[in-house]
Amino acid sequence: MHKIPNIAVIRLALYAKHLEMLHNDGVELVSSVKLAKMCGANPAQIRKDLAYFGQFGVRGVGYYVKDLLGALKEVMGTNRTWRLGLFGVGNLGKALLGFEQFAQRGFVFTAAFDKDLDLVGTTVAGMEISQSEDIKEVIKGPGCFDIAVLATRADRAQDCSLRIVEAGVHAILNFTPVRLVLPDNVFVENVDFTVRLHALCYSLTTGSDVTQRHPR
Amino acid sequence: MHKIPNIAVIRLALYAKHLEMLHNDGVELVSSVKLAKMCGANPAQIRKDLAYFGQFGVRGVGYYVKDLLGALKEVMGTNRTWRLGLFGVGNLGKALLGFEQFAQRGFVFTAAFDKDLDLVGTTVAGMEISQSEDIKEVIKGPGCFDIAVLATRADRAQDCSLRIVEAGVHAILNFTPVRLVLPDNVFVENVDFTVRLHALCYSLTTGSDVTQRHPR
DNA sequence: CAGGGATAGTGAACCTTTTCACAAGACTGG
DNA sequence: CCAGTCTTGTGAAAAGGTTCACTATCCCTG
Repeated sequence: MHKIPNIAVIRLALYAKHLEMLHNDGVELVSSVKLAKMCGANPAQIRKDLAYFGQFGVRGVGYYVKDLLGALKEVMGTNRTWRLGLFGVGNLGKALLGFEQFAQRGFVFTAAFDKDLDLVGTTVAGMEISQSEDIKEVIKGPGCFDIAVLATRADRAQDCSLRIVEAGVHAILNFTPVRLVLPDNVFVENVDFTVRLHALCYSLTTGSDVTQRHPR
Repeated sequence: MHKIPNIAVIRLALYAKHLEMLHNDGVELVSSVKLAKMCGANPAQIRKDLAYFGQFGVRGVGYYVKDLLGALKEVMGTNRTWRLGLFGVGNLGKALLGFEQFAQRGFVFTAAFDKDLDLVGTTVAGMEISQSEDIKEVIKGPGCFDIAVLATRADRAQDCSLRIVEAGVHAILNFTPVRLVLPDNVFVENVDFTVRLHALCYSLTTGSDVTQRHPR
C-alpha cells in the first residue's frame, strides 16, 4: 500500500464539491476528463487520486456521480454532520455563524463562546453565546462539538486554544494570525486571508502568476 | 536563473509576517533556525527560498530583521498600500470591511458594492456602499482599487467577476464557492473555508494528519 | 456476436520541491 | 591576529508529486 499524498486528500474535497454540484444538477455520469475541466485539474491526477482509495469507476463509461460522491464522503469522513464550536463572536465570528455554505455542506454550529460579558447570554444567528470558561460544561450537553473555529483576538488565541484542547477537542480551524503551539495530536488548519492577498500583490507586481489553482 | 517555485513566494509572505512581529517586538537579528521555528518551517528551506531572490543575510551572524523585511516587501510588492474593492456587503463582506489585519498589513478598502438597493447609499464601517453597476464610474475617482474582494452570493459571482475584469481590475480574492471563468491575465485566489474543514474531518476520521503546516 | 470507440486503472518516466551536508565568510575573545 | 564558533549560501542527493502512455474493460451498433 502506497503512502497517500496529503495534497491528494485535499483535492478529494474539491472533487466532492464539484460532484455535489453535478448531483444537484441531475447529472448521473461523469468522466475524469469532464470532472478535471470543472476542477481545473489533470484527468490523470483525478484517476490517480481516486486510485489511492479504491476503484470507483467503470472502464469505458466513467464514474457514476452518486456512487463516487458517496464513496468520497465515506473516505473523507463527511457522510455525517460535524459540529462546530465558535470562539470569538466579533465581526468575523458573527459572519461565520451565519455562513450558509457551512450548513449546506454538513457543518453545524452547536456552541459559541466569547469573553465579552455583554455578549454572553445574548443570541446571535439563533445561537446563545456562552462564556469561554464554561467550555467543559457546555461540551457535556447539547453544545458538544467536534471542531473548534477560532476567531478571537490575536492576544487570546493561544490561551483559548489551550482551553479547547483541555476540553478534549482535537481539531481547530484557526482564523487568528497566531501560530498555535499545541500537542502533536491536535489538528490545526490556519486560515490567513492576508497571505492570499500577498500572493495577488506579487502576481500583480511581477506579472508572474503565483496563485493557487485549487482552493485551500 | 532558476525558476522560482510558486510556493516559495507564498512562504515569503509568511516569513514577512513573522519578521514584522519580530520587528514590532524590537528584535534586530534573527537566524534561519529561529525564524524556521516561528514559521514551522525548515531552516534550509528558508535560506533556499531567500536565495531565489538574492542574498540578504550575513554568514556567521544571521539576518537583520529590518533589512530582510524591507527586502521581502520589495520582492513581494508590499512596500506600498494596496487598495481593495469589496463586492457583496453581506455578513462576510461586512466582517471583511472591518477586518483589522487588512489595515495592519497595508490593505485598505476604498470601495464597496452591493446589488441590494436598500444597502446602496448607506455606510458600513465608514464605507459608503455603491451599486455594482457603477464600478466603472467609482474606479475613476477616489474609490479606485487594485484588488477585488468577491463576497457575493454564489449565483452572482461569475457575472460580477466579469464586470470587475471589464473595469480593468485583474486580481480577485474569491470567497464564493464558484470557479470563476476569466481571461488568463486575471489572477484569482480562491478561499474556501469548507475545504479546510474537510481536511480536519479527514484527519479526525483517519487519525492521519493532512493539515497544512503553512497558512494559505 | 464482433468490431469500434470510449474511459478507468496503473506502472514508469518525468519533473518539482525539500532536505542534507559542507564550504565560505563573519564575529568573538584572548 | 589566530583559533574557535556560528550561520549563511548552495550544489547534490533524496523525497515527493505529476503526467504520460498503455492495457484492461465496458458499452453500443450493426
